Amino acid sequence: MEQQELIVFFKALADRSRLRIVGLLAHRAHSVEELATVLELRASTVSHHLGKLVAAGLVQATADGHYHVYALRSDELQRMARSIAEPDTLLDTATVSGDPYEQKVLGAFLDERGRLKAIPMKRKKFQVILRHALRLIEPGEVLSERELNERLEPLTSDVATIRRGFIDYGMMTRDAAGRRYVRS
Amino acid sequence: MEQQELIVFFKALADRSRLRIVGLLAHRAHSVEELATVLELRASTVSHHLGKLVAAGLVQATADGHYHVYALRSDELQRMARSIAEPDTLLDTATVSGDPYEQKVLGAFLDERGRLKAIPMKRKKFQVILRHALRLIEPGEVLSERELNERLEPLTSDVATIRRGFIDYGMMTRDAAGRRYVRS
DNA sequence: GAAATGAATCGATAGACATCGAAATAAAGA
DNA sequence: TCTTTATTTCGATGTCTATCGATTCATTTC
Repeated sequence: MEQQELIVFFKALADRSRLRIVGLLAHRAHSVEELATVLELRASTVSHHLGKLVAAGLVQATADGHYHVYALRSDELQRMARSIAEPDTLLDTATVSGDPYEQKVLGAFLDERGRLKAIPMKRKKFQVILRHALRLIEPGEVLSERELNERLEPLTSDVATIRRGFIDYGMMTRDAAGRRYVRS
Repeated sequence: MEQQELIVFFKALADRSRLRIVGLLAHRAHSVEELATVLELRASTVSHHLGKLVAAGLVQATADGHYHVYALRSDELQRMARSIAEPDTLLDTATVSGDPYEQKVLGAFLDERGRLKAIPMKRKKFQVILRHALRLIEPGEVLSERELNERLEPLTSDVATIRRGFIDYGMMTRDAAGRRYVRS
């Protein structure tokens, strides 16, 4: 599930009027005017809300005569609710690597505060740590050595090893003068 | 105030930054500064977001030495997700509000999660709170003092004042032995 | 105690959004 | 076709809120 989809979903339900609409539609399908009467809102306002609920996939409109009948899509609601409970869904919202091996390595070498407990000896595990550290720097970002050190300090006091690793594995490059670091 | 709790929950997650925070916390607990670095936001902004997530009950803060470590409360998230899928939950969101004065008082003395912020000094307002609290007990229900305390705990830690209020205003009575409470 | 550091609070601001009324669209009946 | 009725779209407006910088608060370290 895409992050944007989740935001649209939550935004759709993060409003008192729309929650009440959903509640009414959970009971039975309604027309715009019916809803406007019960909620004591203008039809234009209700239409606006229904548009958001439709965009979120929570509500379905069928043109019946010259009424538009809006109905709740309970299936979509269930699907969303189940998806939220799923741990993986939330992990993705941070665009955190979901690779199980990487998770395992990070869990082994980071303490509760996210600081490095040790530098892995195995190259493969070291690379996992480097990729983790690299997330502290934006793609294309240019930093002096001191700025880079400051950025890495929250992760470990041994910033030199990380810096060297970035260069060795091509994750960062030094500029011509060798004074500044660029994230590849 | 079930509806209000839902709105706070959805609002809390209806924001890109907060979704990303939740995603990061789903991975592991973070400090404010860590989050600020990764998200490229100011610490004050992150603090603001964390406040909303805490208010929604989704995140928990523990002061660990010099740092404040924020962790995701997956249990609460699961509970909410399950509640959303429940058909009754949505039906309730449509219930029309009661007396406007009572709404006003409740809005003033309950926080976002429906807990008492303070005990009103004015008798009339106190009675509004009592009537609200009384909804936690079924008519005719009989409870021991301990059971009654447990029932009121979600509302406030000062259960004694509420208990006394129930008796004073005849909303509940004690049985002959004075050991059990009966809702009138 | 003083200095340093992480976090919360405050005040300001720009952008988002709920709501309204008016105008436009669509569809039904005269 | 003209009117009526249900809905949508549009423009305006007031409120809410995400974000920032500056300040304040709390805790650790010197």
